[in-house]
Amino acid sequence: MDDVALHKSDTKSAVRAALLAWYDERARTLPWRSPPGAAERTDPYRVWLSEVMLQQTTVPHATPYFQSFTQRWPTVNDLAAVADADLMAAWAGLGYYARARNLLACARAVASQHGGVFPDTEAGLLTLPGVGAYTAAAVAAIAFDREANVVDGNVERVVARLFAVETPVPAARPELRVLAGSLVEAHRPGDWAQALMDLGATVCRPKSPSCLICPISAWCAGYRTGEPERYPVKTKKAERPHRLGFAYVLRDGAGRVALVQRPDKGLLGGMLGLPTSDWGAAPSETPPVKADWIDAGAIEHVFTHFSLTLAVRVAEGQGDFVWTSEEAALKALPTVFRKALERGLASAG
DNA sequence: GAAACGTGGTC
DNA sequence: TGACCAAGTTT
Repeated sequence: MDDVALHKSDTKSAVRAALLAWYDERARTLPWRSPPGAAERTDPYRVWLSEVMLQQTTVPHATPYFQSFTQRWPTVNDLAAVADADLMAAWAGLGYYARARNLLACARAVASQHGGVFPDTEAGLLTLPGVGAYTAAAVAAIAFDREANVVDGNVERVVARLFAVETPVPAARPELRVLAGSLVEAHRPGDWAQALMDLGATVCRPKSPSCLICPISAWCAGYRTGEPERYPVKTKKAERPHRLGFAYVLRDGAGRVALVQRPDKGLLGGMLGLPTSDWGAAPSETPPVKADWIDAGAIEHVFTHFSLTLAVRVAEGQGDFVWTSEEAALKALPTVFRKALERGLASAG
């Protein structure tokens, strides 16, 4: 790796000073963030909640959820008291629903085992459900000013470019972590972590990075290669398979629709859903009740590891289901089923 | 280490 | 328009 320059401690200091100065001026204003250098530490509950919501999720997508959650549940104790179904409904549309189940488990653990106070060390945070290496480090640094090595996708990209790391990810992860750690110091650790992430999000972007306005391009080995966007080098991803399935919109004639509670484990775990067939190459029709099922067309949806065509069938009938008003269902369902329900309702008129 | 796990925006 | 991508964690 081409990191000779940064082995000098005065160079490391220069890079740190340049990026922190940039952050002092250019930090994004975000609902869960205190201004750079603020005397008041941000509420660990808000830091934790934002970090969980932001896992593999964009700021614009997570923001309204953060606003809604903190308004409805201002403290971790409030969140710990929420019924499972209410929490899952509030999370509907955000994706990666295991996060919501772990969020509740974590809130309850903090409330019951830690007196409503978040652990203030990385190791303590790491014991909590849904809190992995990144989130533990981020909360420790941002909420508790701990000297933690906060490594997310942004940091990996910035560091891969700064040091022109040729090893492809994901194999390069340990190496990138060590390099990121080489820049961490006890001075302003929370601001340092956020400065690195802001740089990655706004300047050192995955595509067309803005090297001309980058505060640390002078020390960037990737910039010197002339094609910084080549980093981090990646291995090819496997193709995404396609699956087919049927979804059934059963209505009771009084504005309610039949939903089912999905098992806690697996895809869309713990969420409400429409009754469906199996999903695969050639699924067979398996309607939940005998009825006069009408073809309502199909919807397309893309998951992380497969894409799906869901043929929608509509009928009127009865049965043992979670009967829910159409309005409430549209708000509580994960997106794939919301799309299928909308299709069914539009077709049925 | 690899695979499972959502969604919406971008180019 | 399809592939890529976003503040990862769990199994």
